[in-house]
Amino acid sequence: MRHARLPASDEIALEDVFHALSDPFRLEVVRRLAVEGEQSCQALEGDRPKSSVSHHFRVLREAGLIRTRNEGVTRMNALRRDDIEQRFPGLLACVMPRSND
Amino acid sequence: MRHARLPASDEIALEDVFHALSDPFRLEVVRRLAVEGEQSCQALEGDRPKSSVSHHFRVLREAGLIRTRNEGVTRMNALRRDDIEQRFPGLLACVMPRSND
DNA sequence: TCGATAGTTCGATATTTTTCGAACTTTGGC
DNA sequence: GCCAAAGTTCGAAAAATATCGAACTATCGA
Repeated sequence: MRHARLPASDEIALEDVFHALSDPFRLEVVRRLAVEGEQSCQALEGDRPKSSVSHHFRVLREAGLIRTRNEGVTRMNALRRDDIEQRFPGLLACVMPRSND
Repeated sequence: MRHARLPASDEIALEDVFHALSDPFRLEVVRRLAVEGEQSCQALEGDRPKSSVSHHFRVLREAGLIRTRNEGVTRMNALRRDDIEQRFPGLLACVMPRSND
């Protein structure tokens, strides 16, 4: 299985990150990965079809926000916390929900 | 002239902000307003037609990122720095360009 | 009042994203 | 080897955005 390209930390583009996070489903995925840690796609899919979920994970992956590894038959997605923090310090903190949201 | 609605500080939505900033032209406008302060639309238009520039300023305005006031025949656009900082602390700092961009 | 300047709005087209089903791939278990 | 589970890829259709010219609006100055 060919893997989607994953930008290196210093190749992560701010425009791509912003675009990835401008979708409510993807923003929520990032928040949950931040809070709950690594998750399978399935664990985060709402009621949407797998092809749609897969699409959104791909956008996050290509933007450089998440990394995916195989774990048996499932794929575990993790936030690239350190890479993002290094490239854009403070960005992840902005993404986390606060009281009045 | 009817004015586009401008969200109150606590109505600014993160998704909208991210969408607004996911476009290279708009991101650059925000950066320049941050560095150079209030500017007319004209001062920031590249070589694009006015209708396109106006569209992008509107997206920024409706996302809550800028405020526009009339100054004679021109319209001056200012970053809503304090409002954004209050709503999403640290976000503007992420937007500012750094060495390896 | 007449221009000229600086934007805005409208409408049509083009481009980009999103959505979703169907077919396909990979891995693990029997 | 075969089947099921978990995703991915493909393709087509729908929805959202962007682009640009033309017409319109508001304000200033002569």
